[in-house]
Amino acid sequence: MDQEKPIKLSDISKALNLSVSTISRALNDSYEIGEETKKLVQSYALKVNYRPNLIAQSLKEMNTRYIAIIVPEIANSFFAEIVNGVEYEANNKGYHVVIYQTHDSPEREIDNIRAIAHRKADGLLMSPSTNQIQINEIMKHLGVNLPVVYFDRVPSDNYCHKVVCDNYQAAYEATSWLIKQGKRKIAHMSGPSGISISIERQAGYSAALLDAGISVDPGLIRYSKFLASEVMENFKFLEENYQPDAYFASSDRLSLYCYEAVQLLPEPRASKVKIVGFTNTNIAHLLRPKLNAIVQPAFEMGKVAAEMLLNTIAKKNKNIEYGFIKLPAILKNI
Amino acid sequence: MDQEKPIKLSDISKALNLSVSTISRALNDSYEIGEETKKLVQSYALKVNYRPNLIAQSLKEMNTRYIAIIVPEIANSFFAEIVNGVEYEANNKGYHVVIYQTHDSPEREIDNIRAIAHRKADGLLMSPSTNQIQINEIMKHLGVNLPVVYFDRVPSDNYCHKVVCDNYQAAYEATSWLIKQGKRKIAHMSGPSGISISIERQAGYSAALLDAGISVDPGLIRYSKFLASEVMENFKFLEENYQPDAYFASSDRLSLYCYEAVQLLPEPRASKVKIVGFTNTNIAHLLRPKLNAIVQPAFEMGKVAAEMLLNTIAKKNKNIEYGFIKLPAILKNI
DNA sequence: ATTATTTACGCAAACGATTGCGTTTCTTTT
DNA sequence: AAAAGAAACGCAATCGTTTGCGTAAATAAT
Repeated sequence: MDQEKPIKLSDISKALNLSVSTISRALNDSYEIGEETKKLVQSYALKVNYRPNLIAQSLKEMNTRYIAIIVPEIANSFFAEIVNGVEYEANNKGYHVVIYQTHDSPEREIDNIRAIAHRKADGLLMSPSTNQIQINEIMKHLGVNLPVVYFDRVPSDNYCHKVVCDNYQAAYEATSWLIKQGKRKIAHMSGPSGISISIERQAGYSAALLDAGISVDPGLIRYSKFLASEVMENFKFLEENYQPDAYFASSDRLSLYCYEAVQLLPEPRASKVKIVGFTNTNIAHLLRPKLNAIVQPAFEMGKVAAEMLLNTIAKKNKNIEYGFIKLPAILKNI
Repeated sequence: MDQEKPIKLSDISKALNLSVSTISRALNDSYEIGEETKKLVQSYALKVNYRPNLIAQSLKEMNTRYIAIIVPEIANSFFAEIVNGVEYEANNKGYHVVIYQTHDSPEREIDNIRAIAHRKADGLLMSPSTNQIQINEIMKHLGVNLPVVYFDRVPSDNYCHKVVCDNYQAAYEATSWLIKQGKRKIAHMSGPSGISISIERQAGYSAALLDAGISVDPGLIRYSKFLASEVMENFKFLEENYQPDAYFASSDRLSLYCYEAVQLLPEPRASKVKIVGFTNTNIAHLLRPKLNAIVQPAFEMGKVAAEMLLNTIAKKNKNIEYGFIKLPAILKNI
């Protein structure tokens, strides 16, 4: 049906006995071209199904209409939903999304950033793994000079674009709920110390305790990477030394590991221990006992972050005013 | 630290008083360039951190070193693992992976294919949604002229590259296991009729029944799209008309919907009804009661499919011998 | 010593699109 | 009627690389 080789401007040029520049301008609806000529060219282009070569356009305009996003794992519903939000917004504006995974390796993160810059994506969305304070420096050092929007885990300084959910509020609510259930010895399974989400969620947790007249026991707060093994170790430690009557887990994976650990406890303790976590897992509702969890507005976060990025790309370094958007998260499954 | 504008060949050319072509050849280690010149150029390029402009290379060589993959949803562990396998293989060979989602919409599938061709990806991996018999025709009609490898759901003809798991065998084993548990009235929740996975899995199901001396009742076989609503309807129908003592669900999502439906049954029936499905969900082990399921070698499938695709890309239309790879799947959680 | 061959490099044309500027023709102004 | 302006189009450079071909100098062959 269609031609073997894609049609280019010069093909149309020859067929219509017009110069290549006229064809180009006619298709771009330039004022320099007469109306009849435009009609002629445009209808012919339509007839032969002309599509501009995007690579050539990229070379000329020095952009790719690709935006990149770096996530730990797409097999994580939270990040998958973020990606969906990004995709939704980007596709609406003619951009495509390239997903990069770090699998929680900082080396891969660096490699990805480097590759993204090399491939000349027009912008980058990321949730930096560690060293968040230095991430901006790292980017500079890598010679990365693209618009960046951070989401979820974000740097602490204000010279960058950020999209997060209200971690403090969510953690406060979750902890308060546990307290309302009569729990007082509430352990906190936190992510790595030093990253934004850990800090904010811990602050919400502590505030809820204090507001309820419960003192914060630092021994009940345990940090771990997003690894089952580390969570299990911390869990074991807490069970042996504290026997908490509830757990508040600070992220999607931590919640599931923690949930699993609780299920493995002997009865009657297993059913006594309450647990609240974060999760966007789409089959969370199938779990028995229920996993009470904070659900983040992941799709919305991705959408908003993409909007922010595309706006920044559009104004091309002019008017660099950094944005910071915080979305509410809700406690579900209760 | 690094320069504002990226270094290009002409910059090196000026700095070293050599022609651009010499620089290019020296960096590409051409035999036409003297050893000392090569050393000079290469060390200088290293010093100024030269990186070739990939867009320019793309334009010249008419390739992008991007491969595309179309999946229904990345928020589905099965597809996420496939993507991981693809990514692993592709990155090892200098390719990047662009993921496109259809969200089960055939229109989006077409749009994606068109966009991928337009963006000039070097190859495409896909699991066509419907109309598999015509998918090759559709691709031709769209003027798509890229190497394609199909996985999971595949066209029936042999003039294409295909990677699947042994659906027949897996379904046979799953059904046999149910029979071994004493079940005889086994319903089959199938995907849409007409697509390869439905056909093969149903064949395995039927064969297992017949081999056990159980006749196949067509009324026990229900087809549905991958929608909770359709599965629920079929489930209701079966419960009202047949009261099966077991369910065999034919895909990841169907399994979870079916599992959910069974859990909603009143006792004691809920605990009587056995269910076997397909799933690659990473938290399947948290479900109580257990979800007995076939786990597909998704990562491996993706890896193999990517290998196949990259090989095809490498030999550029020469030697088109189509491959068909079938990997074993295993029954887990029993 | 003359011719043939190799070595090592430069020139310029691609790849496909965009765009500043020049040129022609036609219309308008004074 | 002469000058000025506008309208409609073409030429050629450009984006950054790659590569066929030409050419000078150096080496080898006769």
